[in-house]
This record gives sequence, C-alpha cells and structure tokens, in this order.
Amino acid sequence: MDRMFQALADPSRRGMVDRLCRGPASVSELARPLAMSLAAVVQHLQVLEASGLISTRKVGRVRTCSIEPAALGAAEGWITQRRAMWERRLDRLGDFLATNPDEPDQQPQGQTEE
Amino acid sequence: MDRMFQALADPSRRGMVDRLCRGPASVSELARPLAMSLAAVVQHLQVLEASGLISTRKVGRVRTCSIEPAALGAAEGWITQRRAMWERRLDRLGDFLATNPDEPDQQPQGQTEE
DNA sequence: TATATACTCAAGCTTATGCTTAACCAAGGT
DNA sequence: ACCTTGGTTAAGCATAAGCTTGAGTATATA
Repeated sequence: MDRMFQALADPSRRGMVDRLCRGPASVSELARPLAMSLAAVVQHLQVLEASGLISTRKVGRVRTCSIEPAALGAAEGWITQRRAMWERRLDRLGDFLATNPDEPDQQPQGQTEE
Repeated sequence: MDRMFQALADPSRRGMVDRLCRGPASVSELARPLAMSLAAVVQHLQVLEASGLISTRKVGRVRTCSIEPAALGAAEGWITQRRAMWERRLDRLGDFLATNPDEPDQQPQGQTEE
C-alpha cells in the first residue's frame, strides 16, 4: 500500500497512469509529453511496476505498458473504507445530537478517554 | 494531489488517518501506538495538515486533530475517474471483439500510432 | 553492412524524507 | 510556588527520491 500511494504521489507518474487508462503504450510514447530523459521515464515506470499499478511486457525492442486495474482498486478500497467509517461515525453523532438536544456536544463514543 | 498521495504513502500517517476516522484525537493520543518521538509525530501531522487531509485546533495546551473528509474524497475521486475511463475502454474493446470475432486483436481506437 | 531506434544500466549529483536529540514554553494540577 | 504534562522549535543526520549524463545492447530499417 505504501508503494501504491507513493507511486501516485508524483505528477509525471499520475500522467502515465492516466495515459495508460486509455490503452497500452510504449515507453517512448509515455515519455513524449514529459520534459525529462528517457532514462528518468524508465525509472518512473519501475516505480509504477513495483507498486503493482502497471505491468510491462517486452516484445522485440519495444516495451509495452498497461495498467493493472486491480491495484488501482486496492487504493480506492482503502480510502472508501475510511470514508465509510467516517460516515458511520457522523450518523451516530447525528443520532446522539437528535436525541440529546442542547447539550454541549461531547464524544458519544468513549473515544476521547485519557 | 501530490501532497495528498504523498501523505497517504506512509504507514504511520495512514494509521493516524485511520484513527481520526473514528473521531478527533490529541497529538499524544495519536502518538501512543507509534514507536517514535513526539516530535516525529508532530512532523507527520504537519504533512497531513499540509495535504488537507486533517485539520487541527489548539485549545489550552492540547492540540486536537480531526480528519477533513473532503480531501479524502478528492483522492478517491481521482482514482474513481481513472477506473471509469479504464472500464469504458474495456467495454469498447468488448464490443469490438464481439462484432469482429477471430481477428488477431488490435487497438480498436487509434491509440497505438507511432 | 551500416545506421537509427528503443531501450538498458550504472554513476553521480541534489534535494527531500523521516527520524533523533536537546532545549524550550505554556497550561494544569498539588 | 513547583512540578508535570503536552506540545513546539531547531539542528543534525542517514537514507531515499528524482534526475542527469554517458556508455552499452538488441532490434529494425535502408
């Protein structure tokens, strides 16, 4: 998961993911819009591949890259879960405030213990 | 967006977000499960706050941290959009293969030009 | 066969990250 | 008043990230 978010934390890499969502591409095709050396692009691709976000296959002298949608799903899943947690909490808080009007609001769950 | 994903790329920071989804907490409360100095925790919190993922407010001598759900939504949104793109592409590819059976499969869109 | 293309690999450099310690300050409790 | 708790600040350090250049290796193409 570390590697996943780390990989997405760079704009060039997000650009590559973006492009690859529209279909597979070669290394130099991915490099074209970027203002950096080919070698740098390859290093970014290694990060993406290590994170599981993309996979690559070399045929002849050209390496073709494609996204690995499952990985993207994993990152999304992590976030979605926390959001769900948060929303459940908001609901409970809403219930609490609805049934105990006018009280100075405190944590309804025992989570601020100390 | 860089800062967002960067912030989520560290396990300690994800742990803090996790905890904060269950409700607000003080700095030392967030520090307790972590094997590092308070100062280090504060630095992580600065990263999280700079990314927009959390907000903090100091009352008396204790700083209370809470998640900023909108930010989490933004990260989720980025991923969801790319997934949608990817799925639309898969659909088009499916249509293509369904109507042109047996052909050695190529990109139906003009995206592998070179 | 010669040349260009599409990478690949290894060094090296600069800046950013993640952490530590130590000194410090302000609020609360006794 | 004194000590403790909760946090802040600054300095320093080791490792990792992002990039470059330069040289090398296959694979196509003319």
